[in-house]
Amino acid sequence: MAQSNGRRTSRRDIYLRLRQLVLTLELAPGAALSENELAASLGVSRTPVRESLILLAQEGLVQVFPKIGSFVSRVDAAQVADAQFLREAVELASLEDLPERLDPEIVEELRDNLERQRRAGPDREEFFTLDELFHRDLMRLSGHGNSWAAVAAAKGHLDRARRLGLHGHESPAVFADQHHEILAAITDGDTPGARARMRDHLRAVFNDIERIRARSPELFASDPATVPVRRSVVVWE
Amino acid sequence: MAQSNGRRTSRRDIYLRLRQLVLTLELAPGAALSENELAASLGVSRTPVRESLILLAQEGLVQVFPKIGSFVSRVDAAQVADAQFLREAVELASLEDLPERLDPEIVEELRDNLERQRRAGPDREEFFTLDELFHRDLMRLSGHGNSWAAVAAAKGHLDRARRLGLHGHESPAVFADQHHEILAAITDGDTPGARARMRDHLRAVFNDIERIRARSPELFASDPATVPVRRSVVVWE
DNA sequence: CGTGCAGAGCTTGTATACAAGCATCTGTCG
DNA sequence: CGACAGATGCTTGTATACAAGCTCTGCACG
Repeated sequence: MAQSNGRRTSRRDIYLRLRQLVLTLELAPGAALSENELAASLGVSRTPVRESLILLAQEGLVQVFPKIGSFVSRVDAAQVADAQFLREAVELASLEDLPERLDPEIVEELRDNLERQRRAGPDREEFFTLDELFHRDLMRLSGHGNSWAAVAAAKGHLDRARRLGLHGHESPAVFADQHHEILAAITDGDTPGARARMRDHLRAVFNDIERIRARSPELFASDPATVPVRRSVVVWE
Repeated sequence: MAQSNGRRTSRRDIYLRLRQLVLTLELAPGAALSENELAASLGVSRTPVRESLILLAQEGLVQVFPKIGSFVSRVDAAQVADAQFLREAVELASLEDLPERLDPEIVEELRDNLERQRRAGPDREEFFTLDELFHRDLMRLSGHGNSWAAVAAAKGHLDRARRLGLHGHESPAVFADQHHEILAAITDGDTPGARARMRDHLRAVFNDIERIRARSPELFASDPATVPVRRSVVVWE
């Protein structure tokens, strides 16, 4: 998932930082990004900023229009649905490959994680981090931890849509309960039950999105080739 | 899947060209890539070459070691297995979403494709192109054509391993027959049958790889942090 | 003959300069 | 007052210069 090996480079820092800002919606969908502004703001030259934007563009999180400008891509309903399909397919298939004997270390991690999810309280961002780790660790149980990276790379649009959902009234506690039930079914060796609960959970997350879209249409891309507006300035720090 | 919009840029050309060379094994796994050499060879400056390599690195097809060098990544058995799992999960799940009434246009395309697979003869590269299109069109049948891009992005290592396999004695005709059976089951409305044949097909492809690995271990990464050797020069044109 | 050290020649990372093109603003004309 | 045209300032794409660091060669020395 990482693009570089070991060494700390400013490009890597900036890439991760910008990515985080986009995924957490601190950089709003549709916001204009200027390589020059970002470079000045971050105290580096255009080069590492530009290379970071290129990577984000490949992930679909940013759109770069040559000679026009770069923009945080609007949440694309089609891409959200694609990511949902991909995620569901992979996570459900992963459950089929659970070993007879679960790695007790990972199970312990999952239980700790669940406990922290319960205590997370109103901090949505913390819950999201835990949620991400939970699903990744579930895949590690069946030896497919690395495949999570491919899912994670493709689900940027889905994550942003989910954050829009959680900014609303839906409580993380509901999801934490669903997580608990999934893990319980797994440790009981009830694979079909785990599948069913996992599917219900993922679809519950997904079903919120249409509701959000009705409420905040400006954050979604209506047209694939939506017109970018340069002048909307970014104030992100 | 593409990283840029519309406009033709030399980066896009170079990226696609290098990617093709890596996937077709014309650039051998482990080969050293020099930004300067490539730039001179392609008649451009380092910038577009470098940016292309960064993208390929993010896909896992190239490894960039700062201040040391860039190398075509060796085929990683673990990544091949990951891609296989991902692909199987997604393609099988896609079959579950087949509509009652199949799009006749896509079915026609698939039949044409099969016919051309039969006629492909000894040209492995042509067969690979057709194979790729066949699987993508199958996913289009259930409306998940776009998700194919995510799979395609993750299966670079798998594709290279498959090419190593087809360079051996395995005949494309066997795979063409399997493709035919899959499509037949789909058009018969026999989803379970299609699933079974699809799984057998994908695993048949996968099972060749271990055999190849025994025969050509130097193309595979033994250690995750394999030592790169700079001096192995590339002669690719 | 083996070993160690130093320098040269690569490598990629970053900064900067220039090129080409789109969007917007301003001034002018109808 | 409205519409059109040109200049201006912004954008990204590409080329080039410099910086920092690793590898390897060649030579001196034990």
